[in-house]
Amino acid sequence: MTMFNAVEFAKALADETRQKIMNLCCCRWCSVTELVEQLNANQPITQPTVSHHLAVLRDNGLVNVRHEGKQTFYSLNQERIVACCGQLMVKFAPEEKATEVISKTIPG
Amino acid sequence: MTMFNAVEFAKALADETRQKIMNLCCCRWCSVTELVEQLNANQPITQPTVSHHLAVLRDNGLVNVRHEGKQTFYSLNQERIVACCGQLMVKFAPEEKATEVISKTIPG
DNA sequence: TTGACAAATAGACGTTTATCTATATAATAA
DNA sequence: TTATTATATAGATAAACGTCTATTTGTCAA
Repeated sequence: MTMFNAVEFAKALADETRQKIMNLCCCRWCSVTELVEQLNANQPITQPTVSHHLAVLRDNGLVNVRHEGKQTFYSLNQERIVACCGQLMVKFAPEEKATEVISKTIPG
Repeated sequence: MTMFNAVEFAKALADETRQKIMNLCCCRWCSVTELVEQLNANQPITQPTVSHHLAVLRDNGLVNVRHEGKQTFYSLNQERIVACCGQLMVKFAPEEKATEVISKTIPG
């Protein structure tokens, strides 16, 4: 959804398969089939399972969706990830100043 | 733990009671009894349940611990929260520049 | 040393969630 | 239309997790 909820956001990230999917479609569009193939390179996983995880990510607004013919392409909604992480920071480290945040966030 | 694991970090945050505890000991030291009392103002919760959640937060290095006589005091480890959120950002929004991050993170 | 208080741990139980198989929906090609 | 391919949904099952009660451990005062 569009509203930020810290618990729901954390739940959406709280699964290894889901984070793998997020990494796979980080900076590029992937079809579901493509994601299934990539994930299967490591451990066996079915297409419905991947669809399930994509639904969780979709419901939390963490992926962008594009339909093209029979296929559906997903890509990580990085702006939203950044915004949500930022909200987490503000929620649990409210007194931190921007400069401190940035120096701790981006090493080097 | 001292090492950062994005899935474990998200799991630690993925519970409403735990986030309430985090808010309660954000910027101040709270004893377990105090936390139990504060949480009970909203919904009934037992001391062992609170201890369990504190153990999860402890295991993830998200709280500071201080022993004083019979009591144990906890406070949120805000530096670590900021660092973990920053790592999440870097992991899922690698191309974002610091300035972009900061402008999206800290509104106003 | 005994009793009281604070916190942690053990074990049981119910709910949530991740996964699967089977099936439905949707789009395209023959 | 029928067959094929891509994705989503339904329902079942097992594992993970949050909560509880009961108990243990640790600290202090009487």
